[in-house]
Amino acid sequence: MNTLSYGLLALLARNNSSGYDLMLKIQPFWQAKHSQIYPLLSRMEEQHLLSAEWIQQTDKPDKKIYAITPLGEQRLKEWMQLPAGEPVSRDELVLKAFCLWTTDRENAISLFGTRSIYYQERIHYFEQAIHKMPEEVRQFGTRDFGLYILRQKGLATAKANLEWTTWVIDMLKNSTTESSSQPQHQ
Amino acid sequence: MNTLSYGLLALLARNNSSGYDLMLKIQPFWQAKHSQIYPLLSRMEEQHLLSAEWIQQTDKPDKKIYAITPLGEQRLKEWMQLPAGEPVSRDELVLKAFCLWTTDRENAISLFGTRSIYYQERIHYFEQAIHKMPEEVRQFGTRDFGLYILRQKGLATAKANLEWTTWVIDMLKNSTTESSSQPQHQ
DNA sequence: GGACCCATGTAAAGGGTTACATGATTTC
DNA sequence: GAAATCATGTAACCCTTTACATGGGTCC
Repeated sequence: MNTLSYGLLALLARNNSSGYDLMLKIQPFWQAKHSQIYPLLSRMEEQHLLSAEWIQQTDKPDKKIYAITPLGEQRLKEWMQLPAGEPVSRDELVLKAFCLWTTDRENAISLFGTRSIYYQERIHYFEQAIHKMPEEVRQFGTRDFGLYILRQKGLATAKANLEWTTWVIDMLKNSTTESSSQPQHQ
Repeated sequence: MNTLSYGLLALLARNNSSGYDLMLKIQPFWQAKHSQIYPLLSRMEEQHLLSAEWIQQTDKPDKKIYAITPLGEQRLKEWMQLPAGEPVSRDELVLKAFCLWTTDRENAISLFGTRSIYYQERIHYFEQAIHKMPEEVRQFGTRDFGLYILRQKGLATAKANLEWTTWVIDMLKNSTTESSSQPQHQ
């Protein structure tokens, strides 16, 4: 049982879903391809953590709907008592920054400009997603409270990072003149 | 040539280092174990991207100091022209949040409390690291400008996330009373 | 005496991505 | 006519972690 398995269990504890659905739901928070999710779900079914049912569809391909079993719920509860591991982040731009001094200003601006657009899109996505949630989920105990705080986390992180890219681009643009600047946090 | 290889090249373009040093330097920005770094460096040496020299030491074990070759510098420049891939983050706490409603308030507070300490430690680390840097590095073109902006990124992200954990814990503590709250960003 | 730091490496196992494979319906 | 969406799966490869392996010096 790896971490992704528990994530799938956690999503299935909220709603029965197909593998395809799970892939889409988990995307904004944990990158995983369908080729990783489908075999995992099969194995979890074999281990009786999940039950499955094929649903016939006429206009779309048939789909396999998974549901969490009592055993699955038990394992999930045990996992929830364990402290969470430290977050891992891998960002190519971070490694490129290590040798930013070897490249020209134009290229540097282009690298951070592209990333800036990425953060703007993420902000837009999370703002929309939060906007569509009903008021009730803002209270602990509701089924979607977790999703609500995760979207707030995604939004806050994207905003902080967008501010950072803006600050960097500003420094890069002013790098020939004698101006100096400090990051404008808060 | 994978992304980590370029990261090692980028660090070596700044300073000749041993594998052990590289492991420590890259840690705060890209998690990689020595068992991954040592074989990578060997392969890069075979491909003539790096040159190496053994340094005898009396009180400590001998070490192998790597330096980037002209071919390595060329590859690094080519890579710098390519746009950076999207960042990937994997955080177990995020998956636990999906099923926060299945656990009790105490356990939820403990999960976010532990994470809160993690962010506080990161803030402290980055603040110290930035404090120790000379003023000159705050200008594009200096060799350590990249490291400076990365530390500012790490600091900004950790601060935003600490604020988020504080906000969540506050909501969790007030979850039995009728109070409601909104995230206090900015 | 035990734990930690320095320093390098290999081997095995597990996690994750890319590519292969199929096929109907809808949208531009 | 091409691309995207829905929907599932397998195989090969690469990336990453964990464990094995060694050994002196320092700190408590």
